[in-house]
Amino acid sequence: MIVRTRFAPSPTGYLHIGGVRTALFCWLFARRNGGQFVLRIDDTDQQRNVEAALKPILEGLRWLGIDWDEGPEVGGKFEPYYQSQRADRHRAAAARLVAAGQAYRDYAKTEEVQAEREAAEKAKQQFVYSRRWMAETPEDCARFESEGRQAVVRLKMPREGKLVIPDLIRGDVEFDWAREQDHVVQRADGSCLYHLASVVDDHDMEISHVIRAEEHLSNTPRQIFIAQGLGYELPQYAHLPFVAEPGSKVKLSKRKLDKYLKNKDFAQLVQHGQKIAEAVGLTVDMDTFNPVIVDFYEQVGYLPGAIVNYLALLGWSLDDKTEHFGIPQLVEAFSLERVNKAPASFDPKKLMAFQERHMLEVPAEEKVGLVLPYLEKAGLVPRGDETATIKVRRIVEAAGDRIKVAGDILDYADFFKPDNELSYDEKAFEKRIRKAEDAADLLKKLREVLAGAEAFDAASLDRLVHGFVEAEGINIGQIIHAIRVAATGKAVGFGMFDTLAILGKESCLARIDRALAMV
RNA sequence: GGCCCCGUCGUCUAGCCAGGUCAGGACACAGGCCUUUCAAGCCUGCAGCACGGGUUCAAAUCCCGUCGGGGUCACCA
Repeated sequence: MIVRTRFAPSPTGYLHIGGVRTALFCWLFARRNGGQFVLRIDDTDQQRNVEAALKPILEGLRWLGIDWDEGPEVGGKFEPYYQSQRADRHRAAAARLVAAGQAYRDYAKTEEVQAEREAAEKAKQQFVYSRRWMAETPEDCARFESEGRQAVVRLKMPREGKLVIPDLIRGDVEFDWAREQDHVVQRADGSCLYHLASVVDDHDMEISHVIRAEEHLSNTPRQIFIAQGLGYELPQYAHLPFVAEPGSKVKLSKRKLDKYLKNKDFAQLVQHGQKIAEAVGLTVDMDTFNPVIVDFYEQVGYLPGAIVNYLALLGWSLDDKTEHFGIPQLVEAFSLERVNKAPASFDPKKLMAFQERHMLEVPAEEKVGLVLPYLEKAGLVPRGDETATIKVRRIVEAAGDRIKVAGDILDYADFFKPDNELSYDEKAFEKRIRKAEDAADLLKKLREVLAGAEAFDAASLDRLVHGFVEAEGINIGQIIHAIRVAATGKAVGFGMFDTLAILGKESCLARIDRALAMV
């Protein structure tokens, strides 16, 4: 049997991190087993601008490297891949269900069923639809229609017996048919509901494994009933635990950002992203710029491989030690048997740890490519400027692992600012230059030493400054902090000699002069 | 509330099916080392089998119950 899995998002305009995890597991399973991964769009007739709402979803998946063998933009032998365009097949299936006696035309009004439901609730009894407006013969139909009623199609669900769903992750899950309702599968206007459509499409597209989030487990009995009524062979089911809120077991939701912001780590993740986004002129609309949505990570400069690695480990593990995976290794190692049952909460800190780990493996040259767009968008570097690229390369190398996400390059924005526009951190200036003993005098002397320097590379500067320190009989700490603040305006940064070398003699002197003038 | 799912350090997890080495790893946290700051790195530490009964020589592991958390109960997807 050929393994075929599918991810079926509805075009909401954004890609939810939990959705990605589901897509990833579907994709990994298909890839691992030499099968196919299908992307189907579960849109509805009501939805407008499907194309626009779909775009971020497709882009997000592609960015992460989750490619689909069939679906939007790539086509496939089971076209169309938009549920709304398959309505005819859904209607035909509904009709077959009715013809087979597995479903019936029901002329009840919504309020009438609702009244029955409420009555049962009031009596603290399980609601069972009376089927009072069920029409099983043409005569019934005619009679109800003469009353001006319209029919929906309801499933004629069994009212006794048990159903066992074999779930690849949860084992056998047992349900009582009697707990199920006569669910509506087709509206009076002929349009069909999700559960019917989904079952029909999965069958038509020859989906072998339905891998989806746990919230669908409770819906599975009715889907099985539909599939059996239609004479389909059942797919294998696997219900994934969902991705939960930080520090909780509640399903992660895009809408509860305010709540998550109270979580220290989550807030930090957002702030870090915001700082970068603002510097490059992105609108930080919380509706889209939100760590629950995948776009966030792309915009801030995370590595797709790091996101995938982290997400894969959220609910799946290979063994007791392996955590670092590239995508090919994940494909190689993935199995549904090792998927956890319990929900896993989203941990911003751990995500960042994976990001750092993956960033370590990016060669400097490649990193320059990742980082450059941020400097360009922030207006610090002109597009396609060769000289600037060389400088960026030197900064990237000197900064090393300090650049955790591509946008972190903006921490070094001061390297690109004109010397007279450099702003000084007031606290650092106070502590390291104004208050530090002899700092200003030493700085003045060192300035002259630097001015006379013949070579301005890091190694030469290292020798030069150490020579100066020795001659003055001081500790290097007594001068180096002062130079740092004078040259960069900040108290922290990467290696001092690298910093001076990258800045160049002219800038260094200009900045020191400026600092001295401010004492 | 009914039904279903789940329950190992703060978090992600290994171990459970085939009971038996101080319950292992990672992130985070704390302390230390290194060091011109920061970051990284290295070392050390802190911290968990939800609870209660069984079964057994022996239970995180098997059985029963309790509690807790979550999901789902639409003419939404």
